[in-house]
Amino acid sequence: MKLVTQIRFGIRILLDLAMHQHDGVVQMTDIATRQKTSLKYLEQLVRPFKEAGFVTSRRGRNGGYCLARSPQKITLAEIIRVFEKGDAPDESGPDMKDSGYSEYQDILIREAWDEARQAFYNRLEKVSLSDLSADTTKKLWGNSDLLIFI
Amino acid sequence: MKLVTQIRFGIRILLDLAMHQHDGVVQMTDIATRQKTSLKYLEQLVRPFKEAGFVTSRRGRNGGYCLARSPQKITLAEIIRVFEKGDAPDESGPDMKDSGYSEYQDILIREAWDEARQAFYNRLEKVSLSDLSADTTKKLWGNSDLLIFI
DNA sequence: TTGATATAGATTAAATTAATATATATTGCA
DNA sequence: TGCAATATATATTAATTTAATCTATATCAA
Repeated sequence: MKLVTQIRFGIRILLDLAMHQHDGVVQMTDIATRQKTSLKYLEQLVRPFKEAGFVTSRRGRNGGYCLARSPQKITLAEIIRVFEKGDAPDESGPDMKDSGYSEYQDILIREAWDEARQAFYNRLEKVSLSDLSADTTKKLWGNSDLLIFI
Repeated sequence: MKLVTQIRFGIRILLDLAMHQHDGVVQMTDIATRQKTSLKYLEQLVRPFKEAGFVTSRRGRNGGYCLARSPQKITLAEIIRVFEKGDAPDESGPDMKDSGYSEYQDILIREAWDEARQAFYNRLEKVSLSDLSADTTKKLWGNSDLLIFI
């Protein structure tokens, strides 16, 4: 239930890509500079996004990353799920073979927990990358309906 | 987002107390035996419940713990909140003094996160200790409407 | 061919969680 | 009265997870 920096910076990377789409590919060096953090750390965070198909990349000179889908179609729920490990609902819980009531109660507890987590993700499903970046431009440039990107 | 054993055993303790209310106070030794775990670990987990007013205790010979409220009135949401540290919504986030857009986006991210967490807890608010223990007795003794506790 | 970039994996450091240990304070009971 | 059973408090160790860095390699464009 903690918003760890892994997730925070993961979202930051995708937001940065979203806000620089018009530049074509974006180099991690630039993102690291803008976000004032280590290149190596970001590289390690962007890899799962690559594997999950959120971003595409080009190697070599003038290489870089860009979003594989439009920012409207990428939700916070999907992003955060990328970093979830070892707590999937299907995770093999206690075995009911030699179970006492404690083991059965663990199952009830997990059921409740999984439903609550579902509610958590349902809420995040409603927020897309473009929601966040739109709010940000509004904050940066004022509430103008006419925004021209140079 | 992970169901850690701290929380799992925390709930187990309260459930154990709920299911042995008719015995008066319950000793942690007995719970440790029933739950097949270390007394010392459980003692450490029950303390926050004491501080939060979920249980009362009696020292000395024939001492022990018992629930301070009826199991219908204790929800999973409250229980789990007891173990939440360092991630309160009011936690002092990034300071907007010298902020660039990244810091502003962090705030947006946190807002979304906090709303999702709220949804999480709202769901757990609906499950009480007695819900869990009722389901357990049903499992143990069959779906009988007449249950006589000896 | 060279420099800029992504990719991969290993490594170290810090923080959190899990579990145990030691010592003390209370209380009931024989 | 004093002993044994219990809770309380704090400290310690071990395991796991998260954060961040380092080193080496593959690929591409100029």
